[in-house]
Amino acid sequence: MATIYEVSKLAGVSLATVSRVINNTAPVRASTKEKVEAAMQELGYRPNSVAQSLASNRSNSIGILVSELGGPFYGELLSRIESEFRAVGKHVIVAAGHSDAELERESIEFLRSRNCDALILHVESVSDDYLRGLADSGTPFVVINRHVAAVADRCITLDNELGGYLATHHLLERGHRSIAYVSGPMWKHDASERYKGHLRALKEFSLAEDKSLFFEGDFQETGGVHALHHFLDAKAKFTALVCANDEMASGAITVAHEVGLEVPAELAVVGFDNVNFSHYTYPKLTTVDYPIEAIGQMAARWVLKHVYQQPVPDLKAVFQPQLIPRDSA
Amino acid sequence: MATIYEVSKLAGVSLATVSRVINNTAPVRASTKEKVEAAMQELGYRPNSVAQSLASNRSNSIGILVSELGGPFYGELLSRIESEFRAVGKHVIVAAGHSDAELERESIEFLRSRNCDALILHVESVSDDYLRGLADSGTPFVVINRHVAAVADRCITLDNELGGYLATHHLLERGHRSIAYVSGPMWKHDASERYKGHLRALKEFSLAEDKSLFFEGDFQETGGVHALHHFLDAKAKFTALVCANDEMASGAITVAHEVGLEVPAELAVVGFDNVNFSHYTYPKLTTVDYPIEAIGQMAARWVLKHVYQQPVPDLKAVFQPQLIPRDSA
DNA sequence: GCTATAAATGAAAGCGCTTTCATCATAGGC
DNA sequence: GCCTATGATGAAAGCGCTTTCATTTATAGC
Repeated sequence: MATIYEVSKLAGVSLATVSRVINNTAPVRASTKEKVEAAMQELGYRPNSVAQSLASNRSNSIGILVSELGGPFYGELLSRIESEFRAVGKHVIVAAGHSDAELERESIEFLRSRNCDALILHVESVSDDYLRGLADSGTPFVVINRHVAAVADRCITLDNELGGYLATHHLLERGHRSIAYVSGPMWKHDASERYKGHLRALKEFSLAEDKSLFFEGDFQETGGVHALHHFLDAKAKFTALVCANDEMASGAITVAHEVGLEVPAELAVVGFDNVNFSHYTYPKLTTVDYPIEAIGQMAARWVLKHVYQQPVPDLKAVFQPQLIPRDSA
Repeated sequence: MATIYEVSKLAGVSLATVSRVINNTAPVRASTKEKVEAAMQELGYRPNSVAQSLASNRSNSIGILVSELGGPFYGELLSRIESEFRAVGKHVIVAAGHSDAELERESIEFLRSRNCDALILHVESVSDDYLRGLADSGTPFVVINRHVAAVADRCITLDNELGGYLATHHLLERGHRSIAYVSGPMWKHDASERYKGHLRALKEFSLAEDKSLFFEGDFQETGGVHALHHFLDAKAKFTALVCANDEMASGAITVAHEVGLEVPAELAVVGFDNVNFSHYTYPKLTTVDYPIEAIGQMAARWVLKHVYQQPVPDLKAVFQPQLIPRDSA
């Protein structure tokens, strides 16, 4: 691989000048520029990004930490973030935190030791305090899908409460009055927020919380399976089921088929997230759209603006979910 | 951030010695080692990985290029590769090629300019020649899901032909004799291989290829939708449908529901890949398992062995698919 | 045509680390 | 006890680039 030195020699200019034409960081006479570019062309020169990083104290890499690299949700997030950064020549280093505090912390350290210019974090387990400390340490980062008061200016979230409200409200509007709820782990912020929204909708229709119609699942398909079995075993009376994400909704629908409950005639089901397989279920899943790509894009733009000082259009911190009516409710 | 220099000063040793204890690259007296470690501890020292890379000509980063970062298939692949590398302190830079030759080439260049120590490529569009050239250029890389004769030693593939055979064979065994086939784009290696397997199975049952029962889809859900509509419109006679991937199978099942065709009683459907949503369909999809995680792991190990000289257990180049019988066929 | 100013360019000092080479200490072999 | 082989350590030269600072060259104003 040719180095900048060889380019400068071939072009008959100094290193500094070559660097200037590469980075367009200071005016260079047109004729000089051409000479340099010709030399680069001839040598097939490509700047060594590691050396650039060391000298400039900028790695042009952004670390992104999600719970799981697999799964529909994070895939779309990653996809969007990567393309945003790729377009400006920056690259993305990925890591998985697996919803575990220790692993999340370790992953963040890992990414930091990689000299990432910024981090985009989808963390569920580390404490608010930890994040505050991280902010104090000077590492630029933005948090997705979680509101942390101490670092509110770097949080990009969905109004989960509203989403929960929308899901239940949709059912109430269609006449359902006994609505079971399958939550995610309540220690997760989004799970508890969604449930709050559910309660608010009930209240609006003068319905009280019914603990026997609540089940705390795990945000996985099996959560939905267990939940429906649980409700059925307990002989609970309900005509509709709100699931705090699509995976669980899908599990519930599977069980409904197995026990011969017709969806939506005998049991209406609504999910949450609108992941890409949500219309593969039968019947197609009515769900609440989580604008994950828009959020990913916004996170990327936050970084572009605050770390790379690029001008970006309107930054937005809180996104509104939207109900997607399909066939299951 | 403390530098190695400060550590060396605090510990009262030279830079070289500190480097040795960090990298465990030469014997250091136990007492010296302790002093250095104490100093690192005290300063909260973390090596600057960029500087390490520049000096050692090793970035400890592996570039991975897939068609799409979203989607179930690649997510699992990424997930496995990341965890394999993470365990040994290496990191993964991701890029998407979108099945476009130009973009794939550009992504590879992008990754190369990032000084990746190795690349893991899932490329569909660049030519065999290009890959041969890449090999000649000295960049270590391994190719997933594609056999390229010129660089056969760096290809990790699935026996797609066998997979296609298995899918159709399953149907034939269950008595089906009119089997429609929805292929992926035939220019993609895996698509054409799968179809070959289909033909081999037919032949084994003395059945000839029937062009009217062939449809070339796009590996997307809509491909399955269009395919089934196409066959139905053409009044083709068939009792079973093989789809070259699960997305298309899912689309076909959706259409079957819409037109009142009962699956599998009136139309048996088998997919391919066994992506994680394949059991969310109704009825649950019978499909051919693509051991994507195992392949990802193998790719990672190939790199560990050939690039980082780490001892790894048995490397395997060709994986065998397996039929997963569920409810749709 | 000559100075004042701005535009281009070059020299050289790092960025934080690894690694060779040389040096010095230690320990065994006889 | 002396010599050699080996174990520990340090000095210093890079790795390929960016960036300040100084210098040179071009531009304009009069």
